Amino acid sequence: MNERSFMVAINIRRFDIVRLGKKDKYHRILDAAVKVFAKQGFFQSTISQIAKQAGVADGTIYLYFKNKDDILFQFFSFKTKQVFEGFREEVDKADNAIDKLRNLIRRHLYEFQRDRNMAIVYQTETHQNNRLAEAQIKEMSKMYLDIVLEIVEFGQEEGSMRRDLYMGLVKRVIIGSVDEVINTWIHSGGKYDLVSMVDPLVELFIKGVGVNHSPSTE
Amino acid sequence: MNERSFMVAINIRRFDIVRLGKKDKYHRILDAAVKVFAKQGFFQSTISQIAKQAGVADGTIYLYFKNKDDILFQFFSFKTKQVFEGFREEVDKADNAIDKLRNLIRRHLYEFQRDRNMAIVYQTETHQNNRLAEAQIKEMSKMYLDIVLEIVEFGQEEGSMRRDLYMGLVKRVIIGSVDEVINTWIHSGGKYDLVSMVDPLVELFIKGVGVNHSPSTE
Amino acid sequence: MNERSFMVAINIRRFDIVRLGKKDKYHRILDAAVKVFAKQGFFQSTISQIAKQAGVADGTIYLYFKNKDDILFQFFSFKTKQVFEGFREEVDKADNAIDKLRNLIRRHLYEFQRDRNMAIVYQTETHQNNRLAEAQIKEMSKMYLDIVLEIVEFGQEEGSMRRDLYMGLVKRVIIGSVDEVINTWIHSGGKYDLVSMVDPLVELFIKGVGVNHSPSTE
Amino acid sequence: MNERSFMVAINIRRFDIVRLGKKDKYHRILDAAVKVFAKQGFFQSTISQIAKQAGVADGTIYLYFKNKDDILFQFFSFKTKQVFEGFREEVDKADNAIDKLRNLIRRHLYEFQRDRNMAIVYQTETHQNNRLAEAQIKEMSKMYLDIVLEIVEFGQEEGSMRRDLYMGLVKRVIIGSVDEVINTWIHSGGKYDLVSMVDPLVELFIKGVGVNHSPSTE
DNA sequence: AATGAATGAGCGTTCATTCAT
DNA sequence: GATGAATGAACGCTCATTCAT
Repeated sequence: MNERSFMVAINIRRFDIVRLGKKDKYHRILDAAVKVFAKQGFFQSTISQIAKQAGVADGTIYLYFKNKDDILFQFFSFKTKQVFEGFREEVDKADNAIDKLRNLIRRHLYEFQRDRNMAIVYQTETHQNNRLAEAQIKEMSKMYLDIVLEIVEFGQEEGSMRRDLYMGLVKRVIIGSVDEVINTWIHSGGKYDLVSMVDPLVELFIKGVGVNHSPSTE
Repeated sequence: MNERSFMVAINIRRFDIVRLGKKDKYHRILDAAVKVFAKQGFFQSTISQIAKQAGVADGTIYLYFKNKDDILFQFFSFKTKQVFEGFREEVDKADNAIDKLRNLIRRHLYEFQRDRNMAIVYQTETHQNNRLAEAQIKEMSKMYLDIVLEIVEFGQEEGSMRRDLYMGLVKRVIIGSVDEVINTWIHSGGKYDLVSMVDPLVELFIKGVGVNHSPSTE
Repeated sequence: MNERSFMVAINIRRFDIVRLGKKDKYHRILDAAVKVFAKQGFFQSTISQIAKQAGVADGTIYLYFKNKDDILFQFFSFKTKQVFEGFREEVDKADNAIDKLRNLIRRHLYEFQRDRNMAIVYQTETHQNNRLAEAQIKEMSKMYLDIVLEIVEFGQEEGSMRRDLYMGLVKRVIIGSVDEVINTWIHSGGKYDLVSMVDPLVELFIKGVGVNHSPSTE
Repeated sequence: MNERSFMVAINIRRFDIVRLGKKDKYHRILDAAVKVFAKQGFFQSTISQIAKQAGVADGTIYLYFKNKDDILFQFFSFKTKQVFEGFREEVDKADNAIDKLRNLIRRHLYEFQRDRNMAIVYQTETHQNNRLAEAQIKEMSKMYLDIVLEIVEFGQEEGSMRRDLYMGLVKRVIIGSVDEVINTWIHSGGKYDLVSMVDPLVELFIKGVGVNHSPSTE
C-alpha cells in the first residue's frame, strides 16, 4: 500500500547509442590524441592541442584519461593491441608456412595502411625508451615474435623452410624488414599502396637475394 | 675596518690550459649529452642534466651549442655522420658483392657496439618525426641506401645476385634487419657480441629461409 | 528495428520518499561537509568529496547552497550559532556567578564533545582570517564575550569576584583557556572525557595558581 | 716556466656581504611569503603573489624552496623556532617562578608584537590540521608546554604556587590565555601595546578572579 | 671563457560551477 | 528536483635561455 509502481518505457534508437555513448567521446579524444602525437610526437604534444583537436575542453580529457601518459598507455593497450590480436586468426587461416607468413604480413601492412596515424605513433613510440607503455609494447612485440617463430618452425616441419636457421635472427629479419617497409611508406607521405609489398617481400624472405646454387648443398 | 682583503694565489700550469681547451669541452658536452639522451630520450633530458654530466655550468653549454636542439643536430652532423662515412671505405676493401655487404654490416655493428650510447640515440631519434635533424638523418639514410643499392647492383653484374629483384625492397630488408638486430641488442642490455651476427645475417640475406629448389633456374 | 524498448519497474516505498525530503538532504550535505572539512580543512576539501560523503551528486549541492563558501557560512549561521544560543539559558539557570560560569563552560565542552567534527571545524576556521564567515564568527564571539563579561560583573556585585579586574583580560583568559582545552582534546583524538574538565578549570579561574596570602592585601 | 701566478686581491666590504648573500634573497622571499600568508592564508596565497611581493620571478622561488609547502615548513623550522628558542634564556634570567612566568610571557608578546605577520601566520596555521609543518609545530608546542610545566613545578617547590594543581590544565590555561590575548590584538589591527598585558595577565594567573578567602585553607 | 642565479613562458592538472537531460 | 558530464580559469611547477659578474 505504501508502494507505488512506475512503469517506464525507454526507447533508445541505435542512433542515440552511437552518438551519445561515453565511448564516443573517449574515442574522439583518443583519435585526436593519436593524430596530434603522429604529427608532433608525444612529448611535443600538449593536452590543449589534443583537446582542441577533439573539440572538447582541456578538463574533459581528464574524465576519460588519468593523465597525459595514460593516453599513450591506452593507445597501446586497446587501439594497437586489438590490431595485433587480429594477426593470430589471419595466420590460422592458412595451412602452410609461406601462406601463413604472407597472411601475417599482409594483415600487418593492411592495418597500418588503414590507420596511418596509428602507424606513425606505433613506429615512433615503440622505438623510444618509453617507460610509459613499456609493458604493453613488450607484450605485443613478444606476441609478434612468437607468431613468426611458430610459422618458421611449422615451415621447417612441413619441409618448406631450412632447418639450419638461427631462429633469433630470422625473427628479427622479418620484423625489421616489415618495420622498415612501413617506415619508408610513412616518410614518403603514404602515397603508394603498402599492401602490394607483401608478395615481393615474402619472396625475398624465402629465396634471398643470392642466385640459386644448383643441386642442394650449401 | 669594514673591509677585508683576501690575497689569493692561483697557479695554472700549461697542462691545465690545454686540457680545458675549447675542442675538449665541446666533446665533453656532446658525449655527456649523448649519454643523457640515451638514458632518457631527447625531450626528457634537461640542459642541467647534461651540464652536470659534462662537469660544466649550464650556461657554458650555450658557448658551444646554439640551443638544446643544436646538440642533437651536431650529434647527427658530426658524431654519427663520421661513422657512416667510414662505411664507404669498408665496402671498397672487398672485391665481390657478398663480401662488400658483409664488410658494410660488420662495420655498422662494430661501430654501434663500440659506442652504445650513440647507438641508442641514433636508433631512437632516427625513428622520430624530429624536424630537428631531419636533413642530416635523410642524408645519412640516403648514403646508406645508396651503398646497399650499389652493392646489390654490383652483385647482379658479377652474377652472385638475382636480377629479378625489387631493389627498393631489398634495400629496406637489409637496413631494417640490421636495425632490428641492433635494437634487440640494445634492449637486451648489450650483453652479447653484436658483431658475431654478421655472418649468419648475410647468409640469410643471400639464401633466404626457403629450402633449395632443385635444379638451377629460379 | 533500430529501436529497443526497455520496460523498467521501479518500486518506491513511502519511507524512501520521506527519507529523501528536502530538509533532510540539506542537513545530510551540511553534515557531510563538516565531516570533510574537519578532516582536511576547508580549502583542501572539494565539492566532489562532500557530495560523495553526502551520497548526492555534485550538482545537487548547488540546489541547497549558493557555492562552496556558503556551506561554511551556513555552518556558522545555523549549526554553530544554535549551539551558542543554548549557552544563554544555561547561564540563566544558575543564580551565582561561579555556577553561571561553570554552567557555561560545561555546556560548551558538552556540545563540542558531542559533535567532534563541528568542534574541529569551529576551532580551525575560527582562527583563520576567513572573510567567508567573518560576520557570523564575530557575532558568536561577541555573544560569548558578553556573557562572560556579564557573569563576572554579576560576580563582582555579589561579592564573589574581585573588583580590581581588567575585564578585557578576564574574558580572554576564560575563553582562551576553554579554547585550548578543547584543542588539546581534539588533537588527542578525543580519547578522554572533556566535560570532566569543568570543575578544575573553574576552580583555577577563581583561585589562580598562587598560594593564598592570609589576610587581605597582596 | 710553464706556470703562471696570479695574485688576486679581493676586497669585500661588509655591506656587500649583507646585500648580496644568498641569504638575502632567501629571506626576502620568506618575508614576502609570510606577509602574503598573513593576509590571505596559506591556501589562498599563490606563488605569483609571493614572487611579486618579493620582487622576484615566480621561478626564482624554487631556487630557494622545494615547493609551496616548503615555504611554510621553513617558516616554522627557522623563523618561528628561533623565536621559541629565545624563550628558554628569558626564563633562566629570573630566579623565582612568578618572574620566570612573567619573563616568558613578556618575551612571547614582545616577539609576536615585533613581527605581526609572523604572529598572524603562526596563530592561523598552528590551529590547522596542517600536515605540512606538523612536526615543527608539535615540537615548538611541546617546548613551550615543558617550560610552563617547569616553571609551575619550580613555583610549587619554592612555595609560591599551590601544590594541588592539575598540571595539564594549568599549562593549557596559561598557553590558551596568551594565545587569545595575541589573537585579540591581531584582530584589533595591532593598535595597542601588547607587551603591557603581561603584568595584569600574570596577576590573573596567580590570584584568579575570586575574592580572597581570609585565613588560609580553602 | 665560464659561471649559475634569475627569468618567465608554457604546461599538466584540478576543481568550483553550470546546464542539458 | 537531481544528476554528473563538461567546462575553462587558475595554479604549481619546470626548464631552456640569458646575462651580470
